[in-house]
Amino acid sequence: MEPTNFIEDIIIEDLKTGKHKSIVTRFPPEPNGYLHIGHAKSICLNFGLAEEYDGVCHLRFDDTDPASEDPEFVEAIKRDVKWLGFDWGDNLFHAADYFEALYEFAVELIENGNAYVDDLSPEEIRKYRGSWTEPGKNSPYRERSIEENLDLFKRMRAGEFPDGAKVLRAKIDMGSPNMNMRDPIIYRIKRMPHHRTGDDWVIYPMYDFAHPLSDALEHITHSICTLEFEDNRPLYDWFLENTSVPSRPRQIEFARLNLAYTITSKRRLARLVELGHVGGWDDPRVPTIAGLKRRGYTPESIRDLCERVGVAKNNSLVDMAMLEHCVREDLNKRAPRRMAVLRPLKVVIENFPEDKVVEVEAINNPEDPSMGKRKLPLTREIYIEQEDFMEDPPRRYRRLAPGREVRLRYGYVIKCEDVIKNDEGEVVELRVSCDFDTLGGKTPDGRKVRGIIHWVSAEHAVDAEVRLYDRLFTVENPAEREDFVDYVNPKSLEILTGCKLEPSLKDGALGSFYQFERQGYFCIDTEDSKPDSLVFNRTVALRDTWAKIQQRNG
RNA sequence: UGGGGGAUCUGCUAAUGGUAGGCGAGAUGAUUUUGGAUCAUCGGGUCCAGGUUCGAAUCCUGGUCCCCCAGCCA
Repeated sequence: MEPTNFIEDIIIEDLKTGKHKSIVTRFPPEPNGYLHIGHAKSICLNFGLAEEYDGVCHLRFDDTDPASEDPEFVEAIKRDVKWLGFDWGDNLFHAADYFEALYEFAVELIENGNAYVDDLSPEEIRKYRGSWTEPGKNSPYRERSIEENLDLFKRMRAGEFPDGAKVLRAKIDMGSPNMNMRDPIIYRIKRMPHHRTGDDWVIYPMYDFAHPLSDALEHITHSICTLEFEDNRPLYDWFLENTSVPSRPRQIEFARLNLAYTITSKRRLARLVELGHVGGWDDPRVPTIAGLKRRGYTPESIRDLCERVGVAKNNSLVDMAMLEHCVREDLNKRAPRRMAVLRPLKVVIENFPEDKVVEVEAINNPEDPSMGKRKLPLTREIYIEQEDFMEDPPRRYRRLAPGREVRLRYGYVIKCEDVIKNDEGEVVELRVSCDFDTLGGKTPDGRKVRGIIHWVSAEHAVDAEVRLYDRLFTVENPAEREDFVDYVNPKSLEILTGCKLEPSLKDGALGSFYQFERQGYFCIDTEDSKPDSLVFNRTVALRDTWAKIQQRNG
């Protein structure tokens, strides 16, 4: 049996003792930005738990602050959750849909003497709050009568006071060692149209108040959030205890996902986008779900990652290698293999007749015979990868060098006879000879040819732009730096033009993924690729043990 | 400084008083028409100090280190 995490243990126990007959979880994003890989963990957790334990998971937009929210984001979020493979069915909600009910709960709090209208300014409120070492002071308005509070709150709603003039606060304990309990603000006046309720409201509830009550209204059983809300839990419970809610959800906190060399914070991501360090929320370098999707990551690989990293309460920084392993494993099974030369070097096979075209047979995916085979045209002039030739090769180099042999993948063995250079001394062309007895992997005389390189027929090649990506930041944990934007990797994007692809790649659909043999996994860019100007993104390079050996030696 | 959390291989995570295990990364070898994939093998850990116990990663005591909280953000 799969090991369970501590949240599952709680659920199993609650189901066993009959505390709950079935579970209801929720994923509650604020529509103020795009979802990222950290949210993916939460989505997988909440929806995954619902699937596993035969419950349901709601998608609820936590839209209590019109200042930062935008309907563009709600659509993007819905798209991303769906893309990840989850379905909320009819359970799509907005905290804004509960504004009237929430208002009533606030009135109830006032009626029970548990909330009051405060006239203190924001600065005064901050001062009165005290500090970690000093208790706060009661507001002079704390002891207003219930009637006065009711009247004032009603007039706050009616728009009689300017923004910021008054707030509604819970009356708890200004001396509490937990800052959250020092009479937290539960309503503020903000004249700002809301993306769902328009101009209906000039007062908006705060998260701490709206969240537990929304959970209760939806009969959420397990309200799962991240660690930084641990201190808010007593307040979460306080609101449930002091209002007549229809159910009693339980808040459980887990550690958010952090990935090395990137950021998983909506606010910071938003800044990168605003500052123009990346092309947008779906820039393939950015760990948003939209970015990962555009980069070529599959939903399966992201879900796999979330499963592998597990759920616990330790702050952790997950190695990018884990994510990369997940995509490679998925794409290895599913991606059709193709030939693509990224940095072309022209090669003329001197004993190959001018007009001859040999159609060689190539396997589409050695991991999956059902994907079939295809024909590749081989002609006198071909392109190979520049790095597959070295004039003065190091030890153990298995590719082409003057006088050396190499096999063309699925083709013949060729031998480098001559090297042609330009005036700068750069190698611009190779003249080679071909051994026509070596098709099909054979060498009739039994000689060993270790190197195998990929190639594309010059005459048949399709040109393309290929975008290579590197880590977005130069430091492992940019979020902990004073200003993370100082560490954006200037080399995070490398654009290659004039890449030579095998002809079958011309008709690929947007978003389709391939393995370029010996290179990595690539997908057709959904935004910029056009039939006559193809653009590919490199999702992830293949593991490269040769590069590793070289790095070790040099 | 008050409060709330957390510490297990190099990274992530199991073991719920009874053999410290898995995955990733790394190394080595086999195999291979991708220096890919696959397979096999190896190395490597309980924050520290005491205590309870036949037995402690787990329970107790005392330390150390790390994270979070003083928005009319969520």
